[in-house]
Amino acid sequence: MSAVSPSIQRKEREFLAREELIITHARRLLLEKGFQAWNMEELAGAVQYSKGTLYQHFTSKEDLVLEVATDALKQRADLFERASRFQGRTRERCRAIGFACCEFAANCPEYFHIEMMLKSASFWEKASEARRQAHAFQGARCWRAVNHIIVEAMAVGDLPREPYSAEQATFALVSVTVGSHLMVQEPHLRVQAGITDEMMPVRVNQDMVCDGLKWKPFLNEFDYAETDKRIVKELFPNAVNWHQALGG
Amino acid sequence: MSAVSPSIQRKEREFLAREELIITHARRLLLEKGFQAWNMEELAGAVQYSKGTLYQHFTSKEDLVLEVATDALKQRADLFERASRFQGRTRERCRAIGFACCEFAANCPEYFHIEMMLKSASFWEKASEARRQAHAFQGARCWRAVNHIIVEAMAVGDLPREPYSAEQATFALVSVTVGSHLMVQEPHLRVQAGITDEMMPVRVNQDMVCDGLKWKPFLNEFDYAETDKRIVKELFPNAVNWHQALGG
DNA sequence: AGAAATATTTGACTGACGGTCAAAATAGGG
DNA sequence: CCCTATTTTGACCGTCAGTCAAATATTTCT
Repeated sequence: MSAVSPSIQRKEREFLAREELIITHARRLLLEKGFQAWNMEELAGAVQYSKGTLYQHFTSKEDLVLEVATDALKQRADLFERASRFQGRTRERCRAIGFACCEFAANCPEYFHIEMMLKSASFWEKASEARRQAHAFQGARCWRAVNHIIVEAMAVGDLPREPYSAEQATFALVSVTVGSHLMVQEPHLRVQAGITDEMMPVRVNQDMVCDGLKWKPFLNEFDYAETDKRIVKELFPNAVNWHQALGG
Repeated sequence: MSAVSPSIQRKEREFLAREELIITHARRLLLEKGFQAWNMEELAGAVQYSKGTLYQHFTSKEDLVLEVATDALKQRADLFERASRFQGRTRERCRAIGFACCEFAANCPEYFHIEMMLKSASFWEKASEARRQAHAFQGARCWRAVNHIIVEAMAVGDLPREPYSAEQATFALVSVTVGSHLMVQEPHLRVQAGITDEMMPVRVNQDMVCDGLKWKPFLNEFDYAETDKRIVKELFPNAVNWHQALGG
């Protein structure tokens, strides 16, 4: 192994630092303006580099936005994995993931909007292969965190193996979560459903699915309020947005 | 009241016919290519009119696509309302809506993709006020169809009023349905969850939520297979895509 | 029927933007 | 300090949504 010249190392560092800078500003623009209402020239101005330099880091505007999405998804996966190690019965740990999910949504408000764009094929096509794979990888981590708890719940007998398979159960939880996050963003529906807190419905709907799966202990036979307090205290001591959730 | 000149009437007819033609071709292009991979010139060529003429009908490309989405949403609302008149217990009628939802997804495969675009603010902004309202109206019809059944279920005692309000219950059903439709489209997740039939998971997840809501009769205490046969026979006699759903 | 008035259609044009690349600027090595 | 390699730049290109003045068609009037 030959030593790498220090100037090469420095360049590498600078390159990575610049990439971070670009991503940070892109995230801000996405949050403030969505996808259309800014262009690469504007971003170049914000980071004090020229357009051409941006394209040394990202193959397209879409590639850059996918990177922002994947960064957020990684945070989500990190939170999920931390939550899945919560001490308690399997359904309590599932609940911890529910909180993690809401914590994430509060931290990364831009995420769900971007994820919507990713559903369109043309977006995906314009991104680089490396970034596509990175995104799939972080998505798989999230899936696995939920799936592991469900498999364990079945193993210890908290969750019946019939009539739903572990995969069906995981799919249901993921679906209701994503669907709830989406619907809660819809101003129309918020009015119709009388929603004020954005996070409550997500966890409420997860509860319904868990009860529907016959995941023990059921909502009405266990003091989940106590669990919730523990989750917040142990997993999210610094978060400030759980007052309503805990009825406090 | 003065009589309207026949030539005016004819013009009106021709105008509407042309609008239909444009919408039909736009729908085809959306289905074949998504949103980006075609332009207004191409559409103009397809309908044998010039670009300028298209803009007499629609204020923007987005406005046109919103019209396509709303047409589909109207079909959805029609199916929902028809399904909600199914004869049976409240939960059976809810189930009929589940089938209507899948029938719709089969008929309008382009719909969910377009609906994703509608989540981005810039899209809404470019559409005309009239079409925005039309979309909201059809959306409200769908919501109401579900909500009415739930309100009635609570009135007749099939569905407890506690701990979930009628609005919460409606919101949960809508969320799980949309979420499931979305997730089922994700190739990754289809593999991970081992999904072959695209419609089954949607209805399965609705079942979980209904059970979670304690909507009687529960899945395991009633012969819903019989209900399903009746739903298909009475509501969708011409549909061909229910073999798997009925285990036949 | 023919001319004038009115309505409709058209497609060249504009502006905006994503992406490219040859030239300019900078850094590195001797 | 100069020569070479690397990096940065921004003018330029192609594309496309949307506009509008001119061309064309239709209706009305005499």
